[in-house]
Parts: sequence; structure tokens; C-alpha cells
Amino acid sequence: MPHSPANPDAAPKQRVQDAIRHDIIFGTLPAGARITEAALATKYGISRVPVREALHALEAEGFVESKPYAGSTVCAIPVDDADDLFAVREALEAATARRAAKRAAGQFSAGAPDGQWWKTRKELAAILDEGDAAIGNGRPDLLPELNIRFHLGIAELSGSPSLTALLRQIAGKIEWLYASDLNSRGKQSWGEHRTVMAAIDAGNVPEAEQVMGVHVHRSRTGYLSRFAG
Amino acid sequence: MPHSPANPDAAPKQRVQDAIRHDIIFGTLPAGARITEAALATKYGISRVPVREALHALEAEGFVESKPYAGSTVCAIPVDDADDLFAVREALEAATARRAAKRAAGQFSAGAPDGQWWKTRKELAAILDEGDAAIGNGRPDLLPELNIRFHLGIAELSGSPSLTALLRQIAGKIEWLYASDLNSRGKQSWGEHRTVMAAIDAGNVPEAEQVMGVHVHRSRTGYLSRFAG
DNA sequence: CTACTTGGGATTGTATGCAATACGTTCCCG
DNA sequence: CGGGAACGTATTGCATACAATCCCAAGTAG
Repeated sequence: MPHSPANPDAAPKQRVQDAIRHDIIFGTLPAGARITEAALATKYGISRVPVREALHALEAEGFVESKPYAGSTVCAIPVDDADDLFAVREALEAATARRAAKRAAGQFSAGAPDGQWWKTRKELAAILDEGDAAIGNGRPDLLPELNIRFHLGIAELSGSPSLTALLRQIAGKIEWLYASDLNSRGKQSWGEHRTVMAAIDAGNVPEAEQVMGVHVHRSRTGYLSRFAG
Repeated sequence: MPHSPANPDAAPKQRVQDAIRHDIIFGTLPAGARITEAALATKYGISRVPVREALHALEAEGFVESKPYAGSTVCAIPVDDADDLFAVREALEAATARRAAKRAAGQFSAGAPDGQWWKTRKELAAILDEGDAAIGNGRPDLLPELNIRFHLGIAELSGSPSLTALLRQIAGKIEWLYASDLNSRGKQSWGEHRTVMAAIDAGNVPEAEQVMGVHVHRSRTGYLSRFAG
């Protein structure tokens, strides 16, 4: 959902925003490339206004940099920040997992079922199944996208928009890093997701926090060892 | 700079963005309040377009929530997220301080002085002096603003736009929390800033990280004890 | 030859008008 | 009297037009 390749019938602004981000993450738009609103407007057959809003949103996400009256350029891949980004992500996702477990306990027991919560929980179940199917069908290339959706889903379950927004921002950068690398830890990492989900469903707060922390930490060391060698 | 009260000769978009954020942080716009572009446009005597962009930026910052074709409302104060936000901030600022110290070592020794770096370093010195003066003159109310500028300045010194953007997002929320509370730990907390600065200037990487971590941690426990206790 | 000014062209920022969508209200039918 | 569907209003989303700003290059004075 967040960084899907293309949703033809979405709002124009969202469409071009996703398209540009995709082009940046996968290298079609290299770092330092100049971007002009007019060019994108003609390219996508829309006016400058939605393009402009998409660019500003991407600036907030950290993919492009704009200077007033001067134009926008593509930011550099934050490869030097990888270690620190993972460290922050560790603290952040430990918090989302802990809070998700806390809320889960309330959802399963008490008498005020939250429709949104159950919807997200169902989506997560579907994501896990899709991932397993992707592995079974020899399509591990689908895992990165599913991976991000899983982690954002957990953040949704935490019920904290603040934390979700922060994770969304970090996840974008991490997706960028992984796209430059070719993801590999895939299968083993994916299997750990069910452990996280189980801890949350059980309402086991400390275990949820700990398991998620270990999961993210492994992802971090995996990436760093692959990249820095 | 980031959340200044009002800069009359700034761009309209930036001006209304700061004004609205100020109104939200200091309670003029209460949580749940409906916001319409047209009303703000008349209020500030400008067109709907810059207002619209300001609102979208504030949505990315987590202060307002917008639904397509339905309008925007002021978000709730993230008081339940305080603990987690401080935890993430601890990891984040430990990273910025560490990287700032690492870069400082390079700046003082080697032969490639970075103009931007020195400019930020000078601004930080001015901020520290302003804070001392504010305390001396019995104006501790100026400290929260200076406090944020100091921490964002350290992030600038780290040379990482990713980390700076993340801190900016978190700092906005924390400023919001502190505004609902009335800041108190002020004076002692401010004094710790010179310790952080000294560690960075010395290029003492582990000490910079550790001192900043303790500083933020004290701020966290101080807030939580005041609020929950 | 250098430094400063002064144009032109390109690009973003803002204003206005129109189209698309959501929400509340009312009216009709059961 | 209750429920659901059509409708009107309010509000956002997009398109077009214009103004403000910046960058760069050419030209001129010293």
C-alpha cells in the first residue's frame, strides 16, 4: 500500500508521488538529478499543482531536496546513515510491538472491539500468507514490499499515529537502502514475522518487544555485513 | 527558526504553517477542531493554495489529519506516546551526537574546512549564550525554543539530513507535550548543553554519545514524573 | 584582465476558477 | 413511525494564468 508500483485509479497526486519515489528508489532517477515540476506535469499528463504537492511530500519523506525558486534535486542514498537508522528503528519498533501487544490483550478480552483493529489484524494475516506463498512459488522478490507492509501493519496495531508516521519515514529510507543492495536475508527473516505476530496476539508484552527487537537487529547486522563487507 | 512565533517577511506558506502549528501547540486550536482552507485563507489574507500546502506539511508533521474531500482536523496531543517518543529520541540523539563528534574531529584537524559546519557551530555558540542570558535575566520562558534549536543544531552538525528530519519530527511532538505541561526542569537541563557541546568539540565520540543520552534520558524522566506522577 | 552590474530565460510561488467528492438533510415509501 | 435513497451544500482536488525570484551569461567600467 505505501510504496506500491502503480495504482492507476488513485488520485493523481498520490500516483505521481508513488511513481517518483519508485523511480528514485530503483535508480531511474539517480542522486543529484534535477527535477522540474513542468517536466513531470507533461510526463504524467496532469497539471503542475499535484506534481508540486507530490514533490513537497517527497521532500518531507527525505527523497528530494528543494530550494525556494531554485528547483528540486534527488537526495543521495543515505548509505552512511544506515547504521544509525537501524538503531533508531530498533527502538521504534520495539515500542510499536510492545504497544501492539498491550492493545491486543484488551481487544481479545474486553467488550469494546475496535473494527479498525480487527481489519488491520486480518490484513496482517493475509500479508503473512502472501509471503509464505511467495516463498513457496519461488518469488522472493515480492518479500521486500510485503516486509514493509507487515512492519507498518504492526505500527498500525500499536494505535499510535506518531510512531506509525516515524516508522513510515524510516521504512522509506530502509527500502531505499535495500533496493540498492539486493535483498537476500529474505526467507529466514520472513519466518520470524510469525513469531512476532504470535507474541502480539498472546498479549505477551515483554516478549513482543524483545522478539521484534531481535528481528530488527538481525536485519541490521545482515545489511551491514553484506554492504560494508 | 523552526517554530518561531512569527516571521512577517517570510513566504506566506511558511508563515501560515508556523502560525497554525503555534496555535495548535499552545492550545488556540484545540484537538479535534475542524480546519478549512477557505477560512484560513481569509484569515491570513492569502489564497487557498499556500494554505493548502501548509496544511499538508503539518499533516506530515503529525499535527493535523486530513481525509480526501472531507477536510482537516487537529490531532490529539500524543500524551500516551510520550514515553515511546522519548525512547526513540534517546536512540536518535545519541546517534546525532556521536556523528557530530566524529565530524568535529575532522573539522578541527584536517585541511578541508566546511563553511556550513562552522556556521552551524557558531549558531550553537550563540544559542548557548542566549540561553545563559535568558536565565540570568529571569526569562526561563525563552528556554524551550532555544532548547529545540540547540538539539536541531547538533543534528545539523551530524551532517545527516535523514537523522535531522527525524529529530525535527519528534521535536515537534515533544514541544507540544511540553507546552501542555509548563516546562520546569529548565535551568539544570540547560546547563548540561555545554557539556554536550564540549564533548563534541573535543571529538570525543563515546563521551558525546553518552552525555547526550543521559541528558535526553533525564528530560524524559523529568517529564514523565511531572505528568504521570 | 577582473569585478561588478544588468539583462534574459527558466523555475518556482501564488491567485482564481472549475470539477469531483463527501456529508448532512429531507423526502418518500414501507 | 422507521429506514433508505435522492439531493443540495460545503469542502477539497485539479487546471490554468500570472507574479516573484533565482541563476547565468554577456557586457561594461575600472
